[in-house]
Amino acid sequence: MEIDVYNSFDLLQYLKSKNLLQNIQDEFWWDNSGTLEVVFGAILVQNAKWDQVQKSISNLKAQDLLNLKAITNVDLQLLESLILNCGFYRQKAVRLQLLARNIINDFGDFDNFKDYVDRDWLLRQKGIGFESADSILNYALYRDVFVVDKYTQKLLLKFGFEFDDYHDIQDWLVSGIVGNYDKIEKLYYPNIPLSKVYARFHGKIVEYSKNLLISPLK
DNA sequence: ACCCAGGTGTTTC
DNA sequence: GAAACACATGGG
Repeated sequence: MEIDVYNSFDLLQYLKSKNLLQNIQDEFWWDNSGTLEVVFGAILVQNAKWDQVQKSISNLKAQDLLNLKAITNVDLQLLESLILNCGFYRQKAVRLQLLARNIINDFGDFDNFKDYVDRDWLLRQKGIGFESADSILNYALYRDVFVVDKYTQKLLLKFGFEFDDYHDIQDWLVSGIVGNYDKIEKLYYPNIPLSKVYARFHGKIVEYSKNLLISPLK
């Protein structure tokens, strides 16, 4: 590695120097951030590639299924066929429908869901673990939550760090950001919301790791 | 033909 | 508890 990394702020500066995210459309990095698409995408992308998710999302859009009620009512076989290319399509189809139904039952609509859902509610849903829950919280709801994924674990291993679990990594990432928030405001621009720093930082980690071709975790 | 991808849930020691 | 396994398609 070209630099020493002692905390997550060092890592952010290093990734910043790489000029990543130049051709990314969404300012928060995840396509159509702040919308229901992120919620569905968080399930579809599990162990799949993003270009496949984009195809499935566009399939759903073409059938006018990018809303909670439509997903709940659609024929399961049809839903499966529209997301087939993402893999694990049977369980993902069931989980999408279940999630949509639970959002309607517990929150009424997506706007209310955005305002009132919490992490524990998300983690109770079938098919939503730590990363999907945090992705939804950050990229769909703009909450101050740092997403941790396998790329992050791999990258930190490369820098010689070892962590016990997901939340250890998350705490490390967050503490380096919060402790240097004033510098980060200068690095990016004034008054950048914390949620966006987290979002872009996570995006940089993914985009950088994709290009590195780091060998997978066993 | 093999390996991996913006994980999660269940089973088994 | 952690390790191992199942889920599955598509692109390199």
